[in-house]
Order: sequence, then C-alpha cells, then structure tokens
Amino acid sequence: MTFSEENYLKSIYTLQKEHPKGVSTNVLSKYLDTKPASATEMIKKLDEKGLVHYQPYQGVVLKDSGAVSALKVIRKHRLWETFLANKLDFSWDEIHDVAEQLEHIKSDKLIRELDKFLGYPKHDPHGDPIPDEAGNIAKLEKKRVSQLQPGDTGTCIGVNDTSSSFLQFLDQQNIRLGSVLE
Amino acid sequence: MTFSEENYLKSIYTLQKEHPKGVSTNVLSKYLDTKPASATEMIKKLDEKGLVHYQPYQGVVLKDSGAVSALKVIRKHRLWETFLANKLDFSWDEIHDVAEQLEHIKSDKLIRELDKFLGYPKHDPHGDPIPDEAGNIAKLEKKRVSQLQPGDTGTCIGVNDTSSSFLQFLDQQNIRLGSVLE
DNA sequence: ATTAAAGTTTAGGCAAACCTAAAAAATATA
DNA sequence: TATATTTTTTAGGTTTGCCTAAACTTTAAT
Repeated sequence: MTFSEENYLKSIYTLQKEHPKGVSTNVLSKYLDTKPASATEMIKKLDEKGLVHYQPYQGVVLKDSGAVSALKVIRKHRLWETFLANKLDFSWDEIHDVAEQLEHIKSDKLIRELDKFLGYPKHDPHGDPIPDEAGNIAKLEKKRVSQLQPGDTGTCIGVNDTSSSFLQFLDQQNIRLGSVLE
Repeated sequence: MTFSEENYLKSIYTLQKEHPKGVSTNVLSKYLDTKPASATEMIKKLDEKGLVHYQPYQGVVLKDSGAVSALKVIRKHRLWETFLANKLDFSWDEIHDVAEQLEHIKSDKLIRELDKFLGYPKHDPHGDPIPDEAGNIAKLEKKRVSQLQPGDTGTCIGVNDTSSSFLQFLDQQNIRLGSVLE
C-alpha cells in the first residue's frame, strides 16, 4: 500500500464520523488539500482493491478491510505521537507533522516493539485511543472538565488548548496526563 | 529532496571509497538494484542541482554540498539503527531495513532529540561512526581482534559476523558494545 | 417543473522514477 | 590498428499521483 493510499483511507475513516452515509470527493479532497478529481481517481483505485465501497456521485464508505487498514495507520500515528511527546521533548503541537511521516514506516515488528517500549499506552497525548494490533479501538468517554458535575472524578487524557501559556498553567497546578481530577 | 535522490547520494558516498575517481552508472545501479539508464537519469538531475560532478562516461563524484547531504542521511540512518538496537529489541541484522525507511523522515528537531535521547552516541551498532549535525565524521580506527597483538587493548564497537550463534557466544563471554577487550 | 448552481467525473497533461531496446562511446583483444 | 566487447547514454514507454478544463449529474431555487 502506498503512502497516498494510506492517507486516503485514514482520511475517509476520520471523515466518516461526520459523514456516515458517504464521504464526498469534495469533502475528502478539501481535507487532504488536493482536488476533487484526484480524490475520484484514488477512490476508484481503492474500490477496485476492495477497500472501499464507491458509487459515482454517492461518496465513499470504507469496507471492513479498508477500516482495518485505516486503523493500522492510526495506531502507528498515535504510537509515534506518544513516543515523540513522552520520550523526546516534543510539545503537543509539534508531534502531528512528524507522526504524519512516521506512520507510513512499514514494519510490524517496529510497531510492536514501540508499543512495548512505551508501556502499551491506551491513549495518545491528545487523549485519543490507540487501536490494538487487530484494529480494535476503545470508544472513548471523553468529557471536558466543564461538563463534569461537582464531585465527579476523571483522569486527564489530553487537552484541547495546547497554547504554551495554558500548558504552563497546568504544570503549575500539577496537572498532567494521567492525573486524577475532581 | 526526494527519497530517491537521498538514496543515490548516500550510495555514491559509500561507493566513492572504492571508486575515488568516479562511480560508474553500472556500479551505482548494481548497488541500488536499478538499471544503468536510471542511474544516468538521476545523476544528471543531481548534477543540475549542483550536488555532484558528472561528465558523461566518466562516472560521478560528490561535490561538497552533495557529501553534506549524504552525511545527513547517513547520520539519520545510524542514529535510527542505534535506537532500534539499544531501545527496542531489534537484533543487529534486523535494524538495517527499518533504518532505510526511517532515514528519510524530515525533521531537524526529531534527529536532534533522538540524538539526545540516545545519549549522543559516537558509533552505531555496527561500529560505524555517526556524523555530527554539520556532517563531520570521525575516521574510525577500526581493527579486528585478530589484528591486535597480545597486550593491546581496545573497545568493542561492533562485529562483522552477526549470526545469532556468534552473538550468543559473545553474550556468554560477557562481551558487548563498549566492552574493553585485551 | 424548469432552470440555475453546486458538486462530480472524464479527458488529457505533467513530473518523478523506473523500465527496455537501440545507438554511441570507451575499452580490450586479436 | 582494426575489430569485438563492454559500458554508457539516448529514446521512447509505464505507473503513480497530481493537475486543469470541460462535460455531466445532482441538488436547490424560482
């Protein structure tokens, strides 16, 4: 599978949540910063490979095999993000672009070993769940602190605001990933 | 710079030691497992970019700028090999293929941080020196144990025979990277 | 219901990196 | 030195993934 095919599958997976009955070439190409004609081309190829279901003018939907492939890429992406943030001194806003590249490295052993090295993390630094080897992904009960009632408790798995001033504030409050908040 | 350009520069760098007055398209294409015609094409492109010196039928030689580029790729390759061998459980014969992929990741910060994370290693697991950020590379005084005289001492920086039986033997003898031998 | 607007696909091109086959140059041999 | 062999280059093709422009559907608006 080429880098491009992987990127399309991953994007379709992501966009499908917003567009359950089919991702249009327009939406897809905007997301990937390409042109609709390019998306049509790629979709046809993925359809021929049996990874997506495509009917002209009706958008794309992932088949199971396509979803599994997408989740493998997402797994790699999130493990690499975790590596960059936890092991190297990358801030949360720097990790994405590099992980976009690393996610395409082909080696099953590498990703298994990386997972082990990181201690089998369940979430990446943004709080998104990391799929397992088979492509199973936990549906995350992800709430904002503002949505909690007084007395509720939860574990910090990420932030939305990644400005350094806010991150410094959290540091002062001794709040980090894994912190139990009430 | 494309992956392919990087691979050609790296190969020319390596082959130049054996062919100081110019690497022929034949040698180069054999090394890269492509065809001579493909090598000619790429060499012309690299010449136009000012990275190599090329005269038809005379082979290629790296210019300084080309050597710097090659050494940056080699630096990345060797740092990644070190990571795979020291931090993940990769054996010495498994690291090369994965490092071939990782060496093309584009991020100055990544490679600086990786270097730091690994403790600024001077050699990769094969005993080859790791160039610094500017592309300076230590000329390695690399001898075989068989070349040492009784009483000589040296530090183990690598092995030639990477068969698992031999590596197990070294393990039993408590010989590993960095071990001082007499 | 018809027309206008928006979205999608097709057709034809381009660049990168590879290929094969044929032509040209360099080298080796008789 | 002339010829044969090897090496290198050129010419023309292929695939992947992108593009623009034109044609075609679908959807929205009158």
